[in-house]
Amino acid sequence: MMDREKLTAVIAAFARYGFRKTSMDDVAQAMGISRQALYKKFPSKEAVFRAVVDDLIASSAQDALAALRDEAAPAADRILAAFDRWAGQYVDLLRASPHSAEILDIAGADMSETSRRAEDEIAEAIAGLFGRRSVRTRNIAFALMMASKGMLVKANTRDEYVEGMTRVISVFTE
Amino acid sequence: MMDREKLTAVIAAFARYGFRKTSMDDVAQAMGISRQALYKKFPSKEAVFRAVVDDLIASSAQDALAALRDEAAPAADRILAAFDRWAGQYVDLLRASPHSAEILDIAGADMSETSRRAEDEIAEAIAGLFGRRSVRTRNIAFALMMASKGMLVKANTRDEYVEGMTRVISVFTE
DNA sequence: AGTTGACAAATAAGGTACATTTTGTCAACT
DNA sequence: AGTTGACAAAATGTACCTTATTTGTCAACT
Repeated sequence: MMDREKLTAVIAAFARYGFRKTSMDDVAQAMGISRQALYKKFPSKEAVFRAVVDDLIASSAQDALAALRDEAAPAADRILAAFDRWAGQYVDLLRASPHSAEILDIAGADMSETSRRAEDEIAEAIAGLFGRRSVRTRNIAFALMMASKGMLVKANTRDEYVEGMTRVISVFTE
Repeated sequence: MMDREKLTAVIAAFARYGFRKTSMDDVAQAMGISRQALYKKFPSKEAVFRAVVDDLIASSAQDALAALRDEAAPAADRILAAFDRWAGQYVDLLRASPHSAEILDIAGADMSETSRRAEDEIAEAIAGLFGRRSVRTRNIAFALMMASKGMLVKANTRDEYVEGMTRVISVFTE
């Protein structure tokens, strides 16, 4: 695992130039090491990218799960915070980058495993907030996950994403 | 408005080769007329594409609204049928085409107006199925629309889309 | 409301050659 | 666990030329 600082620096590089135009030298500089040292950690650019996306997904999922566990807050707030950490925080980044399509394409192709597992964990945790595990509570969580995916497509800003998710979540918590 | 037969033929051409590689000659042939006659109907390739997507969205929306009006069926079935006509039927087509990204990009950029209005109409009709117009019924409809968008991203086949939407709709109708 | 044939201008495709960048892997060194 | 410098091979970029295709618009015709 990479530490947060390096992780965001590398992500920023990929977001700035896209995957193809980001050289291993750019990545190495972003991580503050030499190119050759980078090759001692990762066998190829794809591997670096995979690891970075993997780390990012994992840490976002952890943040989301932590938000869901915060028993001081009302359920609606916990769920909203979880979705914001899981997906919302990337809306602005993706919309700002002209390479978002390329990034999502590569990330989506490779990351299905880590991402799917994280999604499942989050869905289970959300289902737990609505009562005992059951087909119904799982379907509610599923509906929320799909609505989040939809908002990710629709929203142009993080604020729009949060606004939309607030509407969706209100249906289940009011 | 184009008749259904020509409409699907033109759509098939665009889906097959993508927008860029589809020539006005291809389109004319798909419509069964000459290239020059096509220029008498539309000033440019963009205009043809816009009109085709426009027609397709409009006719899908009409089908969806018709499904929602079918009072013989239970609410869940009506909603599911509406979403299948609105979006589901295109899942296989889009997944099969290597040009789906290009198509969606151009369609999405130009069609926001027609598409938005159709979405609003469908959302209003769905909200009506859940009771009197209110913030809550509109939010339910909104949640369903967003979940549909999410499923459109997630699903690899029309069946998967229908399966997912069945789960989501069940939450609101059971 | 459509056809055909013709046309200039623009756009795209294909090929070839050369310069530059990037990759992945050395070895020697701190 | 890292550095630097060096290296061949591969991939990319650029510039140019040539040929083909496509566009958008004629006019004359059914």
